[in-house]
Amino acid sequence: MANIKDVAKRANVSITTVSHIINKTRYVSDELTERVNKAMEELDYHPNSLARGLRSGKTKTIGLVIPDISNQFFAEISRKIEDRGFENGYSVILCNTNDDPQKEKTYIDVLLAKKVEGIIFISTIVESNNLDRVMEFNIPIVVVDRIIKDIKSDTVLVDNSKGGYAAAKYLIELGHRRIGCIEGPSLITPSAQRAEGYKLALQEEGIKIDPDLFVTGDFRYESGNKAMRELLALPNPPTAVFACNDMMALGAIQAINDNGMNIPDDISVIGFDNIPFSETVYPTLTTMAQPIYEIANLIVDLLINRIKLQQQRIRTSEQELEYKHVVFETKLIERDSCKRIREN
Amino acid sequence: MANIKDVAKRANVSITTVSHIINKTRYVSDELTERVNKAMEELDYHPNSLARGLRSGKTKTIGLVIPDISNQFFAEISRKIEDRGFENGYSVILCNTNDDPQKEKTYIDVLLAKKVEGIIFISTIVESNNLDRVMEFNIPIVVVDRIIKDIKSDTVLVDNSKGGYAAAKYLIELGHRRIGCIEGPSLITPSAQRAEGYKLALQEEGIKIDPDLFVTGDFRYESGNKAMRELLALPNPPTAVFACNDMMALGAIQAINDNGMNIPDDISVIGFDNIPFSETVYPTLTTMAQPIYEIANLIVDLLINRIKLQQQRIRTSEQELEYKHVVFETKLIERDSCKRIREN
DNA sequence: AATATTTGCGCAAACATTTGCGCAAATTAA
DNA sequence: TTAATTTGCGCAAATGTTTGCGCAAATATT
Repeated sequence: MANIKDVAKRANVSITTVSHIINKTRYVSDELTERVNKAMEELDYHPNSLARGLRSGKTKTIGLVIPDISNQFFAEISRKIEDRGFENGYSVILCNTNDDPQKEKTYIDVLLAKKVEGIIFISTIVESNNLDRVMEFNIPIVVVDRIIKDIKSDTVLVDNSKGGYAAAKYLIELGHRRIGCIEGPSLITPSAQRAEGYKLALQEEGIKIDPDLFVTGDFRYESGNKAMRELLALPNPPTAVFACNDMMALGAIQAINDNGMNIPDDISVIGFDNIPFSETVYPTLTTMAQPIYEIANLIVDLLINRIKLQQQRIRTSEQELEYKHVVFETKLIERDSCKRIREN
Repeated sequence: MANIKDVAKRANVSITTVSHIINKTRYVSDELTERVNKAMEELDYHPNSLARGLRSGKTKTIGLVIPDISNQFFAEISRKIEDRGFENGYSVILCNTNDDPQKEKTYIDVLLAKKVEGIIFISTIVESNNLDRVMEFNIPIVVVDRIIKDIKSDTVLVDNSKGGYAAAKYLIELGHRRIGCIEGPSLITPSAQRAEGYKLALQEEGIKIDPDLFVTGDFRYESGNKAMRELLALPNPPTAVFACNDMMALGAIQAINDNGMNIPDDISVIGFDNIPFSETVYPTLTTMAQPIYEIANLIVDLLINRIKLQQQRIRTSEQELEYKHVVFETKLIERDSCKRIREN
C-alpha cells in the first residue's frame, strides 16, 4: 500500500510538500500540486489515519455511549448523531453499555485509548468516576439526560420532571385517580425524575400515593409487559398507567390487549419519548414527546464546537468556554390510548 | 498523559520489557513484572491504540456498513454484532449508508484509512467496485444478503427466494388469488429475490401476474404505508399483501387500519424479517422469520476467524482458506394478520 | 573444566504522518 | 546596485508503539 513517501518520490517533491498539499496547510505552486495530485491518483494513495492521528492528535472519531441501540429511541437518536457527525467528517464508535457499569468502564478505556476527540454519553448509569477519568484527559464530553454536579461538560436535558408532571396531570384531568407507574431502573436517572413529576401532580390533587402502583422495569419492551401484568394482577388495579418510556408502554399495551381488556375503554396508557412506533401500535400511544432530532443535532453541534475550541487552544472569551446546559421541553401528543374514565 | 517511556523510566526497565509485559509476548521475571505493573498503575498508563495500530497493523476495530440503524431489523442485528465484537475485544464503527452509493464509498474510504481489521456489509446497494477496493487492500469482509460474483469473501445469506415463495404459497393456500407485493428499492437485492419467489409461487398456481399489484418502497415504514394506500386505491384491490420486509408491512397495516378496513377480515398481510415489533402491532404480524441472532453471531465469527487467519499469514490447509457461503432458511411465523379469504 | 544451551532482557529500526525551523531564489524597496 | 522582504519548498524531529536481533549471565551438557 502506497504511503506518502512513495507519492513524494513519484512526484519528485519532498514529503513535506505532499503533506501540505493534502492538508492545504501552506501554499504550493500549481505545478507541484498537479504533479502530486497525479501521483496520488496513480498510486491510489490514501493517508493513513493512524499515523495522522498519532502525530496530530486529531482522529476525526467520536464515541457514542448509549444503553441499547435496539431501543428505538436510541436508534433514532444514534442515526441522527451519525448523520450529523458524518456531515462534519466524524465517524462514530458505537458503544452499547447495556446498563452494565463494567462494560461502560471498559468502553471508556477503549475510547480513550483510541483517542476519540469527544464522547457522547446517553446513559442511564454513567458512573461519575468514569467521567472523571475522561475529564482528566481533557477530552470533550456531552452528557445527555443526566445532571452530574461539578461536571465540566455541556449537558443537554429534557425537563423530565415537568414531563412526568404533565403526563399525570393529563390523566387526572381525564378523571383517573388510580394511576400506575412503570418506572425505569435507576434512582438517579431520567426515569426517576419522570416519576417524581408524576408524584407531584398526584399530590397536588390530593391523591394518595400507593406504593403498590409502582413497578420497576428496565426501559425495555419485555419489562413493560411484565410490569403491566403485575399491575393488572393487583386486587385493585389502576384505571390508567404512566410508563416512563414508550418501549415499556408498548409492552404494557401488549399485556393489556393479551388480557382481553380494551385500551382506552378499560384502561388508559401514556408513554414518554414519542418513538416512531408509538404511532403504529394499536391503539396509537398517547405520549410525552421529546424533540429527538433537535436533541441529536444539538448534541453533535455542542460536541464539535467544544472540540474545535479545545483544539485551537485559543483562550477565547470566557463566555465561549462556559459550559452550556440546554433543557428541552416535552410535549403532550394526544393519540388513542387515553380516555376519560367511565363513571360507574 | 503517560506513555510507555514514562513507565519504563519509573520502573527502571527498558521500553521493550514494558511492551512485552503488556502484550504477554515473552517471559519477564516476576520482579520486573511487578515493578512495571506498579508503575503503570501509578501513572494511570494506558497504551495508545493509534501507535499500536500503526506499528502492529492491528486496530481491534471493525466497520459495520448498514443501510439504516433506525430500521429495527438492522438495529437488532447491529446490537448483536456489537455484543459479539465486544466479547472478542473489537469496537465497531457505525456506518449508515442510507442507500446512498456516494456515502457508502466515502465510508469505505474512511474505514480503509482508519485501518479497520475487517468490514461487515449489510447493504442493499454495495457498489461492487467499492468492494474491489477493499479486497485489493486485502482486508477481510463479510457480505450479508448479497451474492456478488467472483467475490473473495465469506457470505451469509438468507434464502430470500424460498422465503418469498413460502409467503406467497401460504396466502394462496388461504384462498387468496389477488395478492399485492410491496417491494424494496433495488433490483439486485434481497427484496428482488423475495419478490421472485412470490412470483414463482403464483405462476405455479397458474395465477396471472398483474403489474398493478407491485409497488416499490424503500424498506421504511412510511413507504410501506404509502404503497399500501396505492394498492387500496386500485379499482380492484388485492385481498392479501406480501411486504418484502416487516417495516413496510407495519406501514401497510397502519394504512389499512386508517382506511377503516379490518385485518385480517378484509385483507391479509404478511411480512418478512420477524422484527420484535411484528409481535406488537395490532393485529400481530404473520411473517417470514430470519434467525437474526444466529446470523449476527455467525457474521462476527466468520469475520474474526478470517482476520485471524490473515494475520497469522500461515497458509493453513486450503480448506480453511476457502470462502464460506452460509445460507439460512426462513420460517413462517403465523400470527393474526392473515386469514382464509371470505368466500363471497 | 570447557562448551553448549537456555534464560532474561535491551538496542534501535520501523510504522506513516505533521510541523517548526530555516534556506535559497525571486521579487520589491531604497 | 544593494538591502529587505516575500515566495516556495525541504530537513529532520516528534508522535508512541512493536519486534527482530543480539548480548550477557546462568544453567546444563559432555
